[in-house]
Amino acid sequence: MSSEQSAYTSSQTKQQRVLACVLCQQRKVKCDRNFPCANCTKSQAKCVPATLLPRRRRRRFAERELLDQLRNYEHLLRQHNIDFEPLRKDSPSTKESPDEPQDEHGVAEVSSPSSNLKSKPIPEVKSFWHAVRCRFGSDDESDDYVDDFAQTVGRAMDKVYVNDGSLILGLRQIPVDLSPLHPEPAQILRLWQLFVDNVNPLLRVVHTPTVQGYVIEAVASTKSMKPITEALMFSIYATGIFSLSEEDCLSVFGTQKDELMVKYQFGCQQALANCGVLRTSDRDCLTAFYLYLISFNHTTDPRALSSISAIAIRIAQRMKLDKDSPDGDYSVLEAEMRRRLWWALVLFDLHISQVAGEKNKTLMPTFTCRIPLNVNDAELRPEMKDEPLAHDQPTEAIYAVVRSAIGDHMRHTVFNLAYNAPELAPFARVRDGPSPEGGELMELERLIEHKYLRFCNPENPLHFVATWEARTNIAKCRLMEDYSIQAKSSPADSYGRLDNAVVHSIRMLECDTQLMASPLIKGFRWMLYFNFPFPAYIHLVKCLEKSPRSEHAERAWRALNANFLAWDISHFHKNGTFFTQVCKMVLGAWSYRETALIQAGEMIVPPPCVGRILELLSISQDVDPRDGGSDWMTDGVAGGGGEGMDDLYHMMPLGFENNSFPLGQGGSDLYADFANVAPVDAGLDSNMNRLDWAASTIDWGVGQRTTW
DNA sequence: TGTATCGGACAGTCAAACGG
DNA sequence: CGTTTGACTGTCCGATACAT
Repeated sequence: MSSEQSAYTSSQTKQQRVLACVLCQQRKVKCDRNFPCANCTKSQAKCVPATLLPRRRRRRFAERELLDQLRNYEHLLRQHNIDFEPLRKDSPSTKESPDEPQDEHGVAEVSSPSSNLKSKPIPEVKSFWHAVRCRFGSDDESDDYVDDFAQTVGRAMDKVYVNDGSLILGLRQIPVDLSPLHPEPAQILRLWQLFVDNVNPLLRVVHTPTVQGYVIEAVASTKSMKPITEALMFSIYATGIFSLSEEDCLSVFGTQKDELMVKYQFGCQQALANCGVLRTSDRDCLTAFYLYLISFNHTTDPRALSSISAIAIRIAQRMKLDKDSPDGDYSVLEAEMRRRLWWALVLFDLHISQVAGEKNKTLMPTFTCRIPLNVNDAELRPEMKDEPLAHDQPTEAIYAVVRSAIGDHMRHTVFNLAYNAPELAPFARVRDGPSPEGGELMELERLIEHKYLRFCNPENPLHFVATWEARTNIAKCRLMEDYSIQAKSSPADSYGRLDNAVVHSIRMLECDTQLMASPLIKGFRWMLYFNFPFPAYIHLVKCLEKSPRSEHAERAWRALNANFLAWDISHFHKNGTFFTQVCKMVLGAWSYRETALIQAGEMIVPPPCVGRILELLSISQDVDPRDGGSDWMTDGVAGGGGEGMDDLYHMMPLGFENNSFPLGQGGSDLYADFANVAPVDAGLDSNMNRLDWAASTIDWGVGQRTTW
């Protein structure tokens, strides 16, 4: 075509295609492609050369939808014994789905089921309203009668049920004006910067370029803020403060951290109630709820937090965050942020349920949301039509991507399902051939190291934390896997595996020490405090008690010592119970070694951590009234091989004094200041926080209760 | 009569599907 | 891995509407 040919400066160089100017395109008239062109010159308009639009992804499988429909009708005809000429003569009724596995159009495909699972896929019923439309005649998208009705029902629910928030966010009659709770404009910017520096690099649930706009609005005025924006802002304030140490908070804001936390958490809670978080379909609203929960992590009983986290997961499922939506349902930016939020929620839920000692039913092979893309926020723009290419090199999202990749692998492993959902074992990703030494996680380790970590710069704080936390987590997984294998084998078989678990525990501590001892991670400590390597401590202490002079004892003690000192566990002194128990565990193991060394006539040189523990314990005895006096050494846990500890839910690193706050009933005087209500007697909760290990037992035999 | 608007035919491009 | 298919983008003719 001549006009098309003229659109190129040369027929040989297609790259240099010259498009008609914007005005001519708009007017649908021939453009001479001089700039300014004749048309623009004539009409004295500004001649703007047009640019080529990025090509949209082609819609896939359109004909397959028709085939599916045809098969469905053929199936109905067969069911009713009606003669017909089938689409394919060679496809008898026994083989109705020759194209298995089916794609997302009409047939639910469970993500990566095992190859040995040959059950027939079940057609997905998208929703009741969709089913109604299918049944009563029209699959036509333009049949909006049913859709209208569905929306009407939704709107009616909005009007009828006005008090949804009171379920967990406290009873109240009127929305509270929250503008007095916002910080000063300068502090808003400071909190935003803290969030951007310390929180978002790890969570990546906030698209910085977009939310920056909200922040600027908030700086201008906090009076007429939309409820969802307000909730998001308060969640940003709360997590920003949460990421600071108490000393830094005091020096930067001139106020105690606890005081600011309670203030912004209360603001966030009220704002969430204002925007009806329990019935929301808004991603920003759920993001605010997630950040709100994050801000409670250190101070709330994990069992309570686990229940609330389940609510967030349910909201996310209602919003279909767990499904990777087909192209076109959401913009590229929105789809990516939905993926990031889903994975953040899943990993938070996993963490909380592990700490609470519960089985986790979220990190399962049954959801289809893929992991976030390894891209920078600036590469995700609202107007984008095509997904940006994921980088090989680390980006701003590296930490979130690596964690999600580990989670994605984990959810398909046999040992994860054995721990959490044995009934889903057929969906494990079983590889062919015998399992090599290292089990299901060798592949994961190779993938993570090769695909993500090898490009990380150890001097970049985000890369550093992504690298060493990934390695710590993989070591933890391998320890868990080892326990899972051990649980299935006889005691005689499992004895030889003891060394594997020791190796994984030592590796876990060594990687964790790399993290905790580094000055690079200062801004990210808040996140790392979530992950005290307690399983490794328990395993090593137990092994060191049984074999105080074994082959690995020296290395284990070096690892324990370095990790204990790196954590500077006295930091948690005010949450004394946990701290005391960890100290007593280590001390107990040392006493076994001391005795063994004396019997062997060897010289005794206690590791520095033992001296530090004795020093800390002597200080703590007068200070911490909550220490129930349970003795690791004398209560039968250390010495009594067979006894077990059923309740490992108390293995959290920090105290939980404020555990009812997320439910809208503050346990603090500070809450009363803001809410103008009488505080609940905090004393009621104090017993909940006791780490009464004396009454606990640990089942070392099979380990099925030791979920971490 | 001149000018602007816009439906729609047509051509080119290229990702997905196909087939050997 | 080359070929085919067809969804998508870009071009601009010509019918029509509207202003002068």
